[in-house]
Amino acid sequence: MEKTYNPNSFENKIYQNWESKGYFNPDNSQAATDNPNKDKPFLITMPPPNVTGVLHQGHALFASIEDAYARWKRMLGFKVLWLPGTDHAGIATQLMVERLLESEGTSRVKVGREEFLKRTWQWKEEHGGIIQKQLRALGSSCDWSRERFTMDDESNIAVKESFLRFYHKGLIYRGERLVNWSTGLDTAVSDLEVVKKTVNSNLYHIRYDLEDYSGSLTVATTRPETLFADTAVAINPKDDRYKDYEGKKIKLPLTDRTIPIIADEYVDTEFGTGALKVTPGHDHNDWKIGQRHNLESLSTIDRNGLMMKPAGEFKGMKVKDARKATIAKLEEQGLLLKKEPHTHEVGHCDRSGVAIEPLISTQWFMKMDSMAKNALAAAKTSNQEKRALRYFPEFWDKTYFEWLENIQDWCISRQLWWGHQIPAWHCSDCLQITVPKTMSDGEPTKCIHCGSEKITQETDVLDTWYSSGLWPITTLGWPNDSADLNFYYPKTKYSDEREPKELYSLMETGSDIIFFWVSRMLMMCTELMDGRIPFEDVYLHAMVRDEKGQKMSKTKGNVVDPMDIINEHGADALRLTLLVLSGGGRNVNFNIKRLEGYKAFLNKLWNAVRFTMPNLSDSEVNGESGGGKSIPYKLPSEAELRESNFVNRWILSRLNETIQEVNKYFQDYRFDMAFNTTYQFVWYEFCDWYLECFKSSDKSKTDKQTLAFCINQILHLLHPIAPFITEEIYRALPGNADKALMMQPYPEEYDSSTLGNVDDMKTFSNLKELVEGLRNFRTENTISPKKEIFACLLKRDEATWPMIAKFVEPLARLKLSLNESDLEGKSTGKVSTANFDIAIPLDGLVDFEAESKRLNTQINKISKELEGLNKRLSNRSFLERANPAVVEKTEKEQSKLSTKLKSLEESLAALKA
RNA sequence: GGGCAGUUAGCUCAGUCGGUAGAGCGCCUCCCUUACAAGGAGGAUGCCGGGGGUUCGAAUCCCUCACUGCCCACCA
Repeated sequence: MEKTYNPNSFENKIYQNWESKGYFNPDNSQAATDNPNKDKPFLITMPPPNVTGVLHQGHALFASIEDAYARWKRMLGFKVLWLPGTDHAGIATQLMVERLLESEGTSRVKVGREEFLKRTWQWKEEHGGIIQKQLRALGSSCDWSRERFTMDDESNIAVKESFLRFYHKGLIYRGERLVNWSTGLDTAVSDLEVVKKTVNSNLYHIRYDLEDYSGSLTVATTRPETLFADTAVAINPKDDRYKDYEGKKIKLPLTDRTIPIIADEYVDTEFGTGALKVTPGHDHNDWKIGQRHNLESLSTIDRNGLMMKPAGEFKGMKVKDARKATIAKLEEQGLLLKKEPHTHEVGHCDRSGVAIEPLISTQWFMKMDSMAKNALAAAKTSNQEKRALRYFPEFWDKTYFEWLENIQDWCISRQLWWGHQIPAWHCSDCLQITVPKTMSDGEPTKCIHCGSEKITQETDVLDTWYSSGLWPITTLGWPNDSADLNFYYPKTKYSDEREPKELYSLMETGSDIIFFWVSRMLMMCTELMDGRIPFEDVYLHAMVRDEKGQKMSKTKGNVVDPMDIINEHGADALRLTLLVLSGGGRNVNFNIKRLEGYKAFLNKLWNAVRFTMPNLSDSEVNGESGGGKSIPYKLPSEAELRESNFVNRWILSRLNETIQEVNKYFQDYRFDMAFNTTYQFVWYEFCDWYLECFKSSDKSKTDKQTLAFCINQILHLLHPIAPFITEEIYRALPGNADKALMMQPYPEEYDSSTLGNVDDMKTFSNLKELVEGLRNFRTENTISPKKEIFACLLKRDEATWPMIAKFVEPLARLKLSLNESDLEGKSTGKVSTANFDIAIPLDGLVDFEAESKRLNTQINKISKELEGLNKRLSNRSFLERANPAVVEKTEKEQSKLSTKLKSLEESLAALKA
């Protein structure tokens, strides 16, 4: 082994080996026949990154989490299918190719649909594949042999088939509705793709005169230019001011139309003037009012954002200009009564940034209510403990419920070219639509209504999220009755009860796409799979931000490229950091300092093994002499352990506790805790104490076997979160050259009946306390660490001393070579614990002042603690009401501290004398 | 307007049956002791956001306020 940990020298090599051996493919599972989990499925469908994307910290985070979990489950014996793939990312990809064409001096429209698609595929071939390489660099153990793309042939089949089924079930329909139109993208978008932005605008008060000029109403609006499509003015029925207006006709300014005055509860009497112009053709609320009152819907803005015929002389103007012109005209006619600054939220296109123009358009929609009901039921059962679908962190289910309970139909058609073209055919003879019952015989050639052959396929494509919504089933081969679908797709129905631990599938993704993706998968897949939900646990991680909690963005210049980190520090350090910081689903404020700390830990581990190595080559440990089969790295027998020293029993029982905790934390998706627990154990117990003790041990067979067992178990424990270094070290261990750690069973709690009994634990803490006291004495008196101290043991616990004696001297660098008589007439310092007193002659070692200061500091500290304990123990209520175990613990602590205090005070007195 | 998170050491964050607060980095002192200076030994640092309540005891449970971040939303 090299002297220092150098991840670059082996990470690639290790990954290539794993992949070439086929370890990622669950068909090659190596679980032992007696493993209780053998042949049980476990499915993680990877959230598909954009096919032409490059790895960012968000990807690195999901890959770290999913890989850690997949590796843990795999080592537990499950057949783990972690299925990778990429997404065609409709709008995003189309925009990139459009930009490319623009740079060539042409455009999408100029080259035409066919050529455009050709160029897009070409773009995909050229720019795809990068992210797969990067996911490999992170150590992702996903099954590349099953990799998929949302627009590959199988996905095409699945998307079409699902569309036909949804359509014929009445879950997909076509209709004229008010939709969110993005003039920036020239397509309709769904509600989720509209983001609200705060806009400083004006509220215009406009006078509308009654038809008979017997009075007028003043409406307040931010969009005067839409008045050309007004079809009513609404007032609140409870508004006394306008009681007499309801049912009357009112003149629409700048036009020759008259429109009715209606009463609707929606109108807020407090806002504006309490009179609302109703434009069902260009406003979502007005659309709803229109539905309630059977109002006509007019359009005055077209798909290019230009004014239409109803706008009269403003026809052809851009909306923005038309607004100015309308205001000017109103002002001219004396109808503009007031203009006041107004700040409000306006919907903008998430992708292109332009203001969304609500307008009436014929689109395809998916009916959501019935599917939402089932998706809701999956997470909301009468017995919440056994709900089929669980969110982690749990608070996400509230968000999920909230959305599903208020769900609107989903506009799934897009006027784009890059995507899945909708499998519906328009007949130019009878104008009806043909959606075939099946497409197994190919595309339809005749209209099913009139038989005409003049049919053409719908040009709209489906929202990218439509194919994403089917991803868990398309990747398994649906609609075919494939082996993977049968084996890996969860059996749990939305209406089932499930034991939380009976888990065979996980969805892990960013919390920002809980609606876009998670909810839709649940609805669509559950519908198509006879009520079986696509995954049972959903773990949602937060966004990766910089160390100040700011979003990473190029303009801020705070972007951290995970590939840079991997190149400089290795994938394991990055994984550890992301896993720890994302613990419990919290925000991930990436901090390079944390990463450096965790990398230091990996170096520590590396060196611990380097030290261990020579002690593992002993044939007594790794093989019986005489050529018998060796059983390395196994737990020493009960008898062997009982005969050996307490340090072995102590470390083994601490290891056992660590194993239990780590498994529990994995189960709860607490990767941070799983790692921290191991970190603390490895560094502060295994390295700092166990290895130091080992150096002074007899290095007996049992001693060495204990060491070997611990090292081996530690590597196993850490493998899911730091796969590269653990695999590299594992293979370097004697006898492991052609083994693979990733395919070994995960550590499980072992029978500890003869291990860490209470006495061993106590003996160890005695040792630790004494050594620490002596080290403290040395430092406080500024005695060089090099200088050996000669001392005398005054008081000792007879039962414990023989066990710890040989460790105390080397660990504290002192010699207990003096007798009590040697101390006579000399000033001595004293190190005391509850069970031991050690006297150290001070001549030539320390100045008395320093020693008296040290003693005083300790006395003060202990007195203070003792004071607190005394106070509690003299409180009758505490004694009466507190848990007896707590009282007992407090009493013990009190007596321990008293003894120590007394001893320190004696020392101080002796020093003064 | 509604909801969800968060507020703990100088910085980034743990703290899952309430028992008197921890880690990493940074800081101070000493040490290149043959696994590790990416290390070792020792040390300093906290009105656990404010206020109120429950309790023998609260960072932890309840109420309330403040601030930060995010999500949803139909006041034109």
